[in-house]
Amino acid sequence: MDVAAAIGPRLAKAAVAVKINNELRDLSSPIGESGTFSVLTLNDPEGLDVLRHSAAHVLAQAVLDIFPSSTFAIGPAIEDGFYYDFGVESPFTPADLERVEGRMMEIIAADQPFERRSVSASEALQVFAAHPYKREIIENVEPSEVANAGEVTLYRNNGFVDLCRGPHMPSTGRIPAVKLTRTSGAYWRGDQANDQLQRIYGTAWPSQKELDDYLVRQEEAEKRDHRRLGAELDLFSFPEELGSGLAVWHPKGGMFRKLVEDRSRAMHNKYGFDYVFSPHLAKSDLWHTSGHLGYYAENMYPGLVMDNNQEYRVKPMNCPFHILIYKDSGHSYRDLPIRLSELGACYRYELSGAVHGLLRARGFTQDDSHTFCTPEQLDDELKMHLDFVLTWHRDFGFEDIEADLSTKPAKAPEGPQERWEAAEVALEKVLKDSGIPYQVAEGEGAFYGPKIDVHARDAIGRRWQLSTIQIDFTLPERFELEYTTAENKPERPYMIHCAKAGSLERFMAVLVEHYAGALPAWLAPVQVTIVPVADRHADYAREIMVKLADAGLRVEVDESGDTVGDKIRKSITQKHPAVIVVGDNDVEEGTVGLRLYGDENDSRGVPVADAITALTELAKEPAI
RNA sequence: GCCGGAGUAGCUCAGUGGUAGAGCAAUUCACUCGUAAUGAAUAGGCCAGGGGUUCGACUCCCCUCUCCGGCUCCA
Repeated sequence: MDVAAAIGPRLAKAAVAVKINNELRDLSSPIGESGTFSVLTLNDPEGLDVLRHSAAHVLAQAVLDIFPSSTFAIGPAIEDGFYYDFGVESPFTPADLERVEGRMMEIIAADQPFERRSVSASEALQVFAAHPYKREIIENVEPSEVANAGEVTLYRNNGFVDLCRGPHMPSTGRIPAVKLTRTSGAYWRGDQANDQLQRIYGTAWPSQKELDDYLVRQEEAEKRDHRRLGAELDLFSFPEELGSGLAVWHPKGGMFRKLVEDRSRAMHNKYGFDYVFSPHLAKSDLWHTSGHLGYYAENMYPGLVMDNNQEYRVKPMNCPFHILIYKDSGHSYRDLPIRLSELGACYRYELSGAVHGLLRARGFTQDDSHTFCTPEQLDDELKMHLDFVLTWHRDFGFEDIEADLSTKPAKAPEGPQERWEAAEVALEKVLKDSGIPYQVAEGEGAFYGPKIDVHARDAIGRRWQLSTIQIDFTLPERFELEYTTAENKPERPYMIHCAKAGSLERFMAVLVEHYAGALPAWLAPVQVTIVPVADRHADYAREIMVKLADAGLRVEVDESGDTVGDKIRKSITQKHPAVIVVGDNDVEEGTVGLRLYGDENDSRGVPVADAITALTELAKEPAI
């Protein structure tokens, strides 16, 4: 008996695939004797993947129909959609995309059934004689990946055959809503050394409405793009004259940045860090000792050759400088932990195609710290670091926080084995104790040590990697860092790298996107706009401004000749948290009109003292 | 770096082998106004930069820079 028969026609209509003994299978699969099964619909994430993967097949089918000489590679479901990679003579144009989408619609309308067939690898190689990428996949199939060793599965619909593990929806007509979104180049198997293929991306949803909603969400995301808001709110810009990935901060953005920096310093102080400062460049010898010129050179700016042929490099990281501060004197175990922090400007030569606003810039500022401690202090130090990081994000309004624990990589880890183990145990313990959700990324650690990466979800559900807490076995070794134990023996300290925001610029970009530009009042460059109704109210407006400024608020008076409505509009489009309007009545009564961002209702005749109380409350910074 | 797309006024964009337009912003004048755009006038451009083709290039071709979407990268 197959699943469709078992569940009856009504359920079968909504079903797209089935899980038999916890394995994803086609709806037409036989259940078997002892089979337990559950039906997947488009409401299940896995069911949605089946839809998207099926849509990817239809995409490949359409492309091969229109471009018979093209070869096809792989086409998986991804977040929100799917893609398929093709080998074609010339890249797809937007017009091609329309044609392909049109052909897909015809295939969907034809409601072609997907038929599954299991064949021997040698037969499959013949089927895909003209498709080298498919052949390569067949030749590399691990016996453990298929039910019957030596066999692979094919899916056929109306003459189009694809190599695929499945499952698929019963037929092409079951795809409710699909749209092709963009094209791009992509390397075969993701390797730059391989052929470059042409990728087509698409999105598919259980209904047209959900597709439309998705497109609206994309537009929303575009509207909160920090590059756009940064220009609209006059926070920063990227003058072409500076070069790619290099920003300047305008006065409004400068105030925002100062507020973030001030908080960073205050928080580091609270958590027991000392402030240090280091230069932007150093002799290349330093970077040889640190190993950066060995492992990281391609991300560093080229050398500057100075007097006596001495070469200097701009710093991509702050670590070696902090190490030299540690090394400047001998240390007793009594001195430890030593915690050095710096808002350090770093420069990394990111690939030109990778630069992306402030999220991936070539010049940026790390809220960096390096902690040197004894093995006995490791647990407490990690606990403190994680607490700092979590508090930092929560204060800025990120509630949804999770972490990855990256453990020892398989290839070439450096440092003593027992310290790796101890460190991983300690990192996992602090994660457990913190109560935040975390995943273990096995083998994802750097060669120099394990780490915790902390991610926050923003207001529209995107996940940003922000903080990192990394243990480093390599640098203390390379710089021969030591302290003297109670037994008067030299011992190597543990070293903990930690960035809380990550890069300040990137963090601020994420804040801008999270809040869609309407920053919380304590971070807003201008907190209150005062609007005099007519020129004769300007003196009173200035009086109010002085009072608000004395109360610690950041205030502007709009004395332009514009109408009240226009001034209000400008304040709102600049996303200022509050507007105060003052007219004849207010001058007489000693009151103001108050309107808060996001609230169309205004309060009139508010006594000045009450307005100040309300606004200072609104603008209150989270306690440190 | 690679694949594709793009660069016209501060911003958003139109335009075309015969040397450039709109809206917003700016400036000036008038208006003095009570919660999302008062009106008029003015000014503003080496059409990203550099080479070529052409009688003539913003337009066609090549190179460079910058941006956008991906890939890649993120010791």
